Amino acid sequence: MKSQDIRATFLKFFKDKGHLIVPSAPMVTKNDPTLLFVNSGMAPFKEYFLGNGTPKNNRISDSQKCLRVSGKHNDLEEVGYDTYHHTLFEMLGNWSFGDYFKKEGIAWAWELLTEVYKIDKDILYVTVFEGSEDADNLKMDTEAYDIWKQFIPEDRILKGNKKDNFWEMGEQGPCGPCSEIHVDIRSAEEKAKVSGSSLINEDHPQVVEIWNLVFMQYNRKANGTLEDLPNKHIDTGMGFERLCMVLQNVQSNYDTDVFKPIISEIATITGTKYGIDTKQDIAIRVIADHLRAVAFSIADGQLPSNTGAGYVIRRILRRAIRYGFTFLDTKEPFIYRLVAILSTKMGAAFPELKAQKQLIENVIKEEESSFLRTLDKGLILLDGIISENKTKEISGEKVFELYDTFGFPIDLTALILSEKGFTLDEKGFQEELQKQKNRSRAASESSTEDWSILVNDPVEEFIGYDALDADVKITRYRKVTSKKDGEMYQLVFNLTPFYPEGGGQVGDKGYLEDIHGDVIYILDTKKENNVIIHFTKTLPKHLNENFKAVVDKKQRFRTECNHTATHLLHQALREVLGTHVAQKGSAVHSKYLRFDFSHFSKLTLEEISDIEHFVNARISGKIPLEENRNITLKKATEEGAIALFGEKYGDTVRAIRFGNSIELCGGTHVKNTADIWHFKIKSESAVASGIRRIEAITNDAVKDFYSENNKTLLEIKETLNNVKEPVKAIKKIQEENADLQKQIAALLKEKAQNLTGEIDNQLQEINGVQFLAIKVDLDANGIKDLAFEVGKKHQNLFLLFATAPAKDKAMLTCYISKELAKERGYDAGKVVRELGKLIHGGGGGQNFFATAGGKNPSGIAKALEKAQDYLV
RNA sequence: GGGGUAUUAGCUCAGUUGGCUAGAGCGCUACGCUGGCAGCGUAGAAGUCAUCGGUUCGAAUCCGAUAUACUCCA
Repeated sequence: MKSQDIRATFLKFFKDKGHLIVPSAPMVTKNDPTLLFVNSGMAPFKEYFLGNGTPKNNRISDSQKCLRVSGKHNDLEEVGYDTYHHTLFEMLGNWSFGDYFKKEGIAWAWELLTEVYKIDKDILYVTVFEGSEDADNLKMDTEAYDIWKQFIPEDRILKGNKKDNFWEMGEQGPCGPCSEIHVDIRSAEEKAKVSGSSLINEDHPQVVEIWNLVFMQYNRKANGTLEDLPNKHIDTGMGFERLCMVLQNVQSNYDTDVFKPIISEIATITGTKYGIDTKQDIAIRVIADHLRAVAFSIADGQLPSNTGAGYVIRRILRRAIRYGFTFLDTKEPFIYRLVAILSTKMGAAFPELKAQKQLIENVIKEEESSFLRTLDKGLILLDGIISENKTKEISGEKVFELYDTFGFPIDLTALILSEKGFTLDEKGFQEELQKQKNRSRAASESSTEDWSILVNDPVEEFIGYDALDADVKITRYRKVTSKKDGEMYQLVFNLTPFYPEGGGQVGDKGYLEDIHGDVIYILDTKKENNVIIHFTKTLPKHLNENFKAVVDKKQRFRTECNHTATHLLHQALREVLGTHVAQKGSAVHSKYLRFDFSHFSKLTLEEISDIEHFVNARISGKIPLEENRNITLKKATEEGAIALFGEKYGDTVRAIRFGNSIELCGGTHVKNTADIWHFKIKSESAVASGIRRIEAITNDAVKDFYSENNKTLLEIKETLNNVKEPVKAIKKIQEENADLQKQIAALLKEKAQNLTGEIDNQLQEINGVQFLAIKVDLDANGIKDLAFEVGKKHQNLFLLFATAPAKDKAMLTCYISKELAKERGYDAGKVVRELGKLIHGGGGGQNFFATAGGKNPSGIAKALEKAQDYLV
């Protein structure tokens, strides 16, 4: 059975059981601060389990793309070594939200595996939760055990501990016991030698878990205790790649048709063969796996970067490059060339791969080149370290510096060192790494308390599209403590006019006022698992009373100007540059807006000005806002709205229209484009290969910008005695200035030559040395020039110059011919240090040239007098 | 979010306890030599040493802040 059919069969099976089939949610999470990526099939449905929303159907099924880079088995550094763990994988899942529970969950899983997929019953094992004797004191899941008994002999029902058979979403939240289904695909001979049941959960590559059925029945509170959930849920997840391995009768996920085409392409490009050399095989698996993770992520709009989710993607890609570099001898970018085969093979199930093939290739290629440069640089640094090192062991500190500051991977360092007969202090390195981790952890430490419920009102209504203030009640609140912000409170209302950060638009600020006139400021508004949360520094005194919630109108209005301008900018870009332009991110603040988009080259000044004109034409066109809060996604796209990759949309969406600009958008906008007043692009730059960024301002910010510019211009004009053409005048001044500088240089040279002559005449020979100590009227540079000018003519000079540039400033300069200083052991530095005391100062320099400064010009005479003492 | 490193000529970079009159290679300009492929020689132009502030007689160098880039950790 082909992988595509395996996926389709799964979905059809659950569709027939009354499930709604939904497409995979984007892999990058936007609505959950505790998670960077979707790491399991249930993550996109978290808000339903938390009771913050109602699903469209109480039975849902899908195939979800997931990314895991850490966890029980999925340490990034281990992927590729075995044949059944991945960074990116598909999770087939079926869910019951308060509907069916263990009985159907188990029966259907069994039916699908054994009757539809026709997996031999004898190679299946299941596990159930055995209970725990710790603080939770949970009983064994006999309910699940009794159901399984009907399908499978009891000797293949194993009891598992809390680690394996009790599933938790995080430190808090819904959780419950689970039942895993394992498969043993070893040969009959091996089975005869070692029993399958003894290999369950023992990391055997052919005895693996394929499906986990989670029975959510508890809620874990912040204090660690469990309470029963009012509604019980089913959450299951089956590893798609492993299922393919079983159904295609192969021994490794990498031998399925999911990976095979990619692997053979890698072999072709690198001129290697899969299945011959263990190390090369690992490298090939690493690259095949990581390619998928990186390509899917870029398609979902998450580009490699140096923070957050983007950094995870960069790390994954760099790991692939490293393995290619070390084991497949690839010194040029090549991973980008694999995107073509990936998009051909998976483009049908995941159209975003096909649509964005070009961008994915560009971004990967650019990352590859830049990392290869990093490696080159690191190799040079490492050479330097080796040649300077006195022993055969390189310290952990140095290796860590190479890794931490310059990004040179530790495994490459170790390899190169061992090739050259050096070792490295592994322990020291690990210590440095641990220190770094502790620093980061300490800085981001925070604790979150349980919600205190004041009013039971689970649905918080957003009224901010129509109102900027409202009478509200606080329904619940909690305290959050972090190192950075200290103690903060998060408040939830029964309804709110506050717009939460989202769609690039910043959250509203404002205040809460109670009937006694007490005011609490709302510093930010965010959305978390579908709940709008208001951040305050203090807790209101009278929590149970009514409050007036008021949004900061000025900030909101400025933000709306920028948001609407963003839409017009998007339209302008597609109009001026072409329809290949796609939004890759935007930030809408009150003070400015930022818009990232795909485009292959730097914008010309004409293009920028065309874009500005386009937007400003629509502003002066006074186009009214047409808002449709409840239009089907299908109808909206038919009308010309563009859905973004990596965004999660419901069946009905909100469409925002200004003339021909139509966007699916949850943000707030001005009522008429005329409100924006004016649009001005402030900068255009690159953020990655194939991605450009525009920063722009509107309304008040533009007024400030022009008035600031105008002020500067007026000042310039005034300085130039109000000339009519300041540019011309400045150019003229510049020319004159250059001319004058040349003249001054010539004059100074002449002056120095004259002085040189004078000094020549005044030199006295003392003890075989041409000596002079004299006060001159030059600045520090002039004296320097003079000294070296005279120095060119004589071989045995000892000069001391003094000058008093100001009433309370004095300076001494000592010049001694190099050879003389060397032969006789004279030290100009010592001379000025000692004589410097006479002018109440100090100084130093080299043995042949030194300067000193001080505050007492009246000491100069004495210093000049004492100079010849050094010659004796 | 927290660290580290870097920012010097158009480009790539050197500049070792604060004082070598801020340098090299490539590129550029001029002149000369030269029968091609990165030919050679001589001369020259080009720097607010990222920005702002501090310490010091003196800062490219030390300290602080800001900006940008790279990098590691979360």
